[in-house]
Amino acid sequence: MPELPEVETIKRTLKERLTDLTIRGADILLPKIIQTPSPEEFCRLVVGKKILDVGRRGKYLLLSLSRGLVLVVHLRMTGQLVYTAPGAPRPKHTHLIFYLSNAHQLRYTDTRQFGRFWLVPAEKLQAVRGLKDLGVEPLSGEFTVDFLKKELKKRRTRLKPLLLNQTFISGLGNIYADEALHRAGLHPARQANTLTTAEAEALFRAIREVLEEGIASRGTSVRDYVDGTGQAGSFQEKLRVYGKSGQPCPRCGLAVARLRLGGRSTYFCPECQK
DNA sequence: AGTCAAACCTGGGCGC
DNA sequence: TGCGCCCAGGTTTGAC
Repeated sequence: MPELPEVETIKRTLKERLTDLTIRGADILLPKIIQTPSPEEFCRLVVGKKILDVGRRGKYLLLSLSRGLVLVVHLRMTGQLVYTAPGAPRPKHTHLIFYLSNAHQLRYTDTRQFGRFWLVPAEKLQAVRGLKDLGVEPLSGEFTVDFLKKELKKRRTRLKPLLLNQTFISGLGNIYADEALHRAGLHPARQANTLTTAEAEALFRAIREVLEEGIASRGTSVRDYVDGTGQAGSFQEKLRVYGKSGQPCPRCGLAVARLRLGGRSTYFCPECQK
């Protein structure tokens, strides 16, 4: 479900509401979503802790708790983390409920049950699989045209799978990768080390642009995504190619095509993307 | 290094 | 209505 703009929107909505609240209790309805420690230990450790901050790294949410603990959440495809008033009906597929000091709840709902939770001391964050090896944050100052040019030159893989590789750039997923490649005018199967300087610059701008616009629209709700208050985003209205095979490319009018690359559906315009 | 398929799950959409 | 198939904002693992 969520890529960088969605997780960022969730982070912002939750940070505003959860900061300074204390977790009074936790109900684990589906134990397998707790990656570490054991479900019993997880409950024991989390109860009584205050939420000091809510952050994001790539597609991971990081809730900083008192006593130096960090609650790490990855929503994978259909996970939703929603701040809810008490008494609100409990949706199907609710797997975890935190009871908060203001009587509200933080509920985790996940149809496909792929999402995972970790509760670790801040100094052991590297123990969270995937987190330690994350690549550069594309909206940070570390992500520069020079960095992108240099990295592209080193790699022989195709652009689409490369953009999905979280150890390269963290936060892009299937939607924003396709949208960035369309804006850059680059074919998703282009070999990374064949890009010209101008093409690398176009890709850099396109990645930045599409993520920033995604955040400004509060994410893409093509399916299940909602923010930390249960609200949908609106970037689905601005998509140019994702999920649009057969429909006219907004730039040239020719039909958008679909391709399978790296095991993922890939949408692109055969006319505009070379 | 890169590519691919399968695995983890439930549910929606479509053709018949 | 129902069955069977394909599809889905992600990641990991194991094989070639």
